[in-house]
Amino acid sequence: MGNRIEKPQEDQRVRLTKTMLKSSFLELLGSKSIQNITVKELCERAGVNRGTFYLHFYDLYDLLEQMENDMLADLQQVLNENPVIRGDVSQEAAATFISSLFRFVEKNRELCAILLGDNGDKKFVNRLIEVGREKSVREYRALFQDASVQQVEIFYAFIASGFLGVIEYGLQHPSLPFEPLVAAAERIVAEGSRYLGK
Amino acid sequence: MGNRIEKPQEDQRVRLTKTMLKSSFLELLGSKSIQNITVKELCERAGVNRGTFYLHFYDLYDLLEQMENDMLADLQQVLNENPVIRGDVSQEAAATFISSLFRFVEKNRELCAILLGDNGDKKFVNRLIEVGREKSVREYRALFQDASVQQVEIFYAFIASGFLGVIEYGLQHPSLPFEPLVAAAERIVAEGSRYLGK
DNA sequence: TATGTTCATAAACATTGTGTTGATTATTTC
DNA sequence: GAAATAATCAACACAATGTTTATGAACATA
Repeated sequence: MGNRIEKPQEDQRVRLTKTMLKSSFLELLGSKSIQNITVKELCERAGVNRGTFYLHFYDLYDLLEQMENDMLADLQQVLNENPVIRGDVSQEAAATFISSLFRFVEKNRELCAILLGDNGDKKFVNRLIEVGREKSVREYRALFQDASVQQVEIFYAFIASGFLGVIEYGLQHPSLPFEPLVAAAERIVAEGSRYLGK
Repeated sequence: MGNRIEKPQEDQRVRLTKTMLKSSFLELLGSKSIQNITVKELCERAGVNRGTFYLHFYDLYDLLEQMENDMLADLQQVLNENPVIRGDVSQEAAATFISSLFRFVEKNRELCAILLGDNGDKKFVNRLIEVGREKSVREYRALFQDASVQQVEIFYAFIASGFLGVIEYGLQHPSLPFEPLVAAAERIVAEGSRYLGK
C-alpha cells in the first residue's frame, strides 16, 4: 500500500555528478530556453566531463524528464495523503490539500517557475493534470451523484487548468503572497461546481 | 481603427516556398516535437533548397512563430468583433463570442492541436491568454463593480486557462462534438463568476 | 589491506547539422 | 525584352554530438 520504493543506495560519486548537473541545468534554464543550451556548456559549468554526462543521461531532455519525475513523485505523495475536496464544498476552514499543494509549489518554486513559464514544458503540465485526474473525478462523482461522467471530466479539465493558471500567475508576480491566490482559486472552483448540479 | 494591414503583395515564388515549408512543417510536427526536427529534413520534405529556408526564416522556431502570428492575428479579429461576456451572464441564448471562438479553433484545428498538445508551445499559450486579458478584465470590472482589480485579474487567470484546458480536452477527444464542450465551460465560468460578488 | 568493481576523466574520433557564400539558372514584373 | 528578384547547387568552415579508448581515483567487500 504505502510502500516506499527501495532506493538502490546510489554511489556518492554518482550523486555528486547528478547534483552538479541538475543545479547547473536549473541555472541555465533560468536564463535561456532548453533548445539553446548545449551539453557542452552545461558540463563546463557543472565541472563535469562531457563524457560523464552521457553515462547518466541520454540528452538534455532526458535530464529534464528525470527532474520532472522527482517532482511528480513528491506531488503524488501529497495527493495520496490528502482528499482533493472536503465533504462540504462551501466550508471555510483550512484546506488540507490546498495548503499541502501550496507548500509543494513553494518548495519547488524555481523548477515550477521554469516548467510552467514561457519556455515551459507542456508535456509536464499535462502530466501534472493527469496525476490528479482519477482521484478528483472519483471524489467529485461521489459528491455530485446526478452529474454524468462526461460532465465531471469536463469540469476537471477546466478547474485543473484553471488552478495551474492561477499558480502560474502567482509565480509571475513574486510580490503577491501565494496563499490568498490559491484560496481565491478554490473559491472559484467551489462556485463553479454548481455546474455539476445541486 | 478597424484598419486592415496592407500586405506588401508577396512574390508568387516566395508564397509557394513559404507554403510548402509551412505545410511540411505541420506534417512533421504531427509526428515529432520541434527539437527533433532539422532544417535539413524539413527542406527535403518540402522540396525546397536548404539555403532558401534561411532566406526567409532565422530558424525553425522563427518559422513556428510566424505561423503562430498568423493565427493570433485571426484571433484578434474575433476578439475585436465580439464582446467577451454578455450583459446578463446567466442568459442562455447563443453566445456570439463563444461560437466565434469555437469556429476559430475548428478552422485551425491542426495547428491548435499541435500548439496546445504535449509537444506544444507554452509561450504561445501565454500569448493566447494575454490577447484576451485586457478586454476581459475591463468587461468583468464593468459588470462586477464591487470586485477589486486584483480579484478580477485572478479570476481571469483562472478562467482563461480553464477554457484552454477544455479546448485541449476537446482536441484530444475528436469523437466528442466541440460545441457542447465549450458551452459547458461557459456555464462553469458563469457560476464561477459568483466569486466576484453578486 | 588487498581485491575486484564502479565511476570520472581526458583525448581522440567520425558524423551530422548549421549557417553562410558565390556562381548560375529560373521566374516575375515593368 | 530588360532589370530585378528569387531559387538552386556546391562548397565551405564551424560547432556540437555521441562514442570509444586508456588511465587513475573512489568505492564496497571480505
